[in-house]
This record gives sequence, C-alpha cells and structure tokens, in this order.
Amino acid sequence: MHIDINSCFLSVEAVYRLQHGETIDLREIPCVVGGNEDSRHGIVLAKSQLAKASGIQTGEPIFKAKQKNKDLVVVPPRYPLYIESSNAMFQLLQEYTPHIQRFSIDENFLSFEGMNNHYDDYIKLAHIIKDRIKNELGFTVSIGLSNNKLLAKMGSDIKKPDAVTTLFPDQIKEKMWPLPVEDLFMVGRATAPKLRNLNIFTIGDLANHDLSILKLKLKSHGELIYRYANGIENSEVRKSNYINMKGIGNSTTTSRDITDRKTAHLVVLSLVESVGTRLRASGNCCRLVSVSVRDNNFINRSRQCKTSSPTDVTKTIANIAYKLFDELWNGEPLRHLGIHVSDLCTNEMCQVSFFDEKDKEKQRALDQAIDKVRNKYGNKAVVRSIFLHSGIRSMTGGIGEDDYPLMTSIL
DNA sequence: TCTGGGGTCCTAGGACCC
DNA sequence: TCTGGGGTCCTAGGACCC
Repeated sequence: MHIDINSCFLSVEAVYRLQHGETIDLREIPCVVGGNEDSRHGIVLAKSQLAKASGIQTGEPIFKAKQKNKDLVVVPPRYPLYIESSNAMFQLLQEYTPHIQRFSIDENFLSFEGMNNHYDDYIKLAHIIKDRIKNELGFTVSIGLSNNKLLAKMGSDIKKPDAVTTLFPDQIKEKMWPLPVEDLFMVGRATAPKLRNLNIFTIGDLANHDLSILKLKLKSHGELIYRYANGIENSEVRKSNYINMKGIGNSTTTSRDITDRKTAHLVVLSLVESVGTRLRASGNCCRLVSVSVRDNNFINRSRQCKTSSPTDVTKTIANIAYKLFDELWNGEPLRHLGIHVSDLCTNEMCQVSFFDEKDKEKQRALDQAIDKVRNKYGNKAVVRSIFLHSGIRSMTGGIGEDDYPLMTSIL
C-alpha cells in the first residue's frame, strides 16, 4: 500500500484552523500555503483544489499564483504542525503492520508480506485505514494497492482525494498506459521533452518503445523509466534509518544578497552548526564536505573536498567550509548558501590521523556538551558570541523544532 | 516583492596508478 | 611523421523525488 496525504500542508493547516475556531475551511476556497516573499522564500508549498483549478502549481512563485487568481488566500507554513500530523498518521498505520517505509512527510509505503493470516481483504483494509485517518486526524488520504512499490505509488495518484485504487500488473494497460508520460515516477521536466522528441507522449508509448534507443538517448535513466512504465520494480519496503543515510545538508536563501566575505562566513558557520549537530545526532562522521552557492542570477556552483580523516567536529567542518567558500566565491552577490557533508561512517570508532588537530578529542567533548545543553534547553541556549548583534541566526537550516522524518527520493 | 529546502543517484572529465 | 589500455578516485554539475 502507498498512502499519500492529499495536499498535506494545506489540509493539515485547514484542519488545525477549524479545530481552533475558524469557520472557513481552507480546502474549500482558492488557497495556498506559501513561504514569506519578503525574505525571498515566496513559493507555493501546497494548494487547494480551487487554487489548482486556476492553474496554480506547487513550487511556483506566490506572485505568479496571485496573478492567476485575484482572490487567492495565502497562509504561512507551520512545519512543526505538519510533522506532528505526519507522526500521528505513522502511529496509526503501525497498528496494521510493522513494515512501514516513511517516504516523505506525507507518504508511507506499507508491506503486508507474510500477513495473509491476519487480513483476507486488502481493499477493505485500505478503506478502513483511509476512513480512520479521516475521522481521527481530520484529513483525507489516497491509497494505492499493488504488488510492488512503484505500482502502489502510481495507483494512489490515479484517484484523489479520499480514494482507494488498485493498480495490479493486469491493470497497467488499462489504468496506467493512457496517462501522460510525465505522470510516471522519475519522469521530470528534463526527461519529458526528450521523450516527446522520440514521439513518446503516454506511459504506454514509453512501455512499448525500443529499449536500446532509450538506453542510447537516456543512459541508465532510460532503462529505469522503461521498466517503471512496464510496472517492473522490486525494491523492498525498508525502514528509514540513520544507518543507510548518505549525507546531511542544510542550505538557506538569505533575505538579502550577500556581498561581503565576513557575512558569508557567518552564514556558513550558522549552517555548519546545524549540519554538525545533525551529523553527531546521527552517530556519524563525514569524510567529505561541500559548499554550494547560488548567485543573484540563479547560477549554482559548488566546491567539495575530502577531509584528512573522518570528523564530526563543528570547528573542523567550519574551517574546511571557509576554505572551500573562499576558493569558490569570486565576489558576485549571493542569494543562497549551502553546506553538505557526505561519505559518512560511524563515529563509534574513528580513525585517527597524524594530521588531526591535536585537540580533536577536546573539541568533540565540547561539541557533545553543547549538544546536550541545546537538546535540553533549546538551540539558543548556547550561542557563539560572534553571532550576537550580527543579524544572522546562530543555527540555520531545518524547518522546525524537530528534524524532518527521514525521507528519500528513491524507491 | 521572482524563483525553498531536504534528500539520492548518475555522468563526464581529469589525475593518477601500473 | 607520436603518444596504449586497464583501473580507481576525485570533483563538479545536473536529474529526479517530496
């Protein structure tokens, strides 16, 4: 089963407001949840059906959405609230199977492999789950059923909102092949035009195309989407956890362009504080640090380097990040900065290098002590003095008090 | 008042090894 | 009348997902 909350942020926002005395249901007016335009975060994060009917799309700038519908209501996001709802749904789902993969804040895969003694009618079960979520949590979901994750996911997309849809292999031809090819998972805005050039317009066209031509034009991605179009996919429903996490990153669009090195370094440090804290919380060290920038012409550039030995020390990561930033920046005004650490390994045993800072263990102890205090009293309980009166937050990144539930973009 | 932030994976080119 | 062919590792950039 693939379970997807319909217009997650907007639905949760609507339910919360109704519960707190508001009389208007945001789901029944043209409405979007959108970021703050003054701080240059002004994009559509979720939309109501009536907003969708005006042609408004997720990810587009708020000002464009307003042009499409003069009566559009824009409400700001409250991420901690959406995470709470996501957790509440996850808790409910756990009553039905232990095999759940949280795929994103609003999507879950449920496996019932080996549980046929418990359930005899899975369509009935899907309806029970769907109705319980609606009654107990207040928002609607769409559920797709099949014998692999790809088909279940494609199935949940076919009918929305508040629906259960099966998409078994013998239903592919009738239910999936007529759909436009860009509806297929992993066919995005770069792949769709390439497929149109090959006269591929529907998922069925793709499924029946010559595989060797697809491989020639689209490399391994061509083979992947060919298999998906034919419903071939066999990945496991796997619990998300820190062990198979590949990297940790935080990035931010600043409310005004950055034009001086000092401010840039402060933002870098603020991002490293978040990344470092999350890295240590995950029980990992990293061996690769990368810095990315976006200039005011929206050109992205990045620079990365290996660390001399695995590290989870904020100060060490920050020093590497400063160096990378200085090599990367040629003085153009910047609107966006990002820090990413990867090539992770467990921090239980750390290979020591001759070239490590001699106070590495002291630094690690310091970080752990600060983490503990921040955990108990909040992130602002310990702040580097360099941030005081700087106008820059001491920790940047993340979307709320808690971490996002782990998610991934691959099946 | 123009354009977010969290991820994973793939590819191409170059350095370096024997 | 010029410079191979295996391999691995590193780096930068881009595709895709929600």
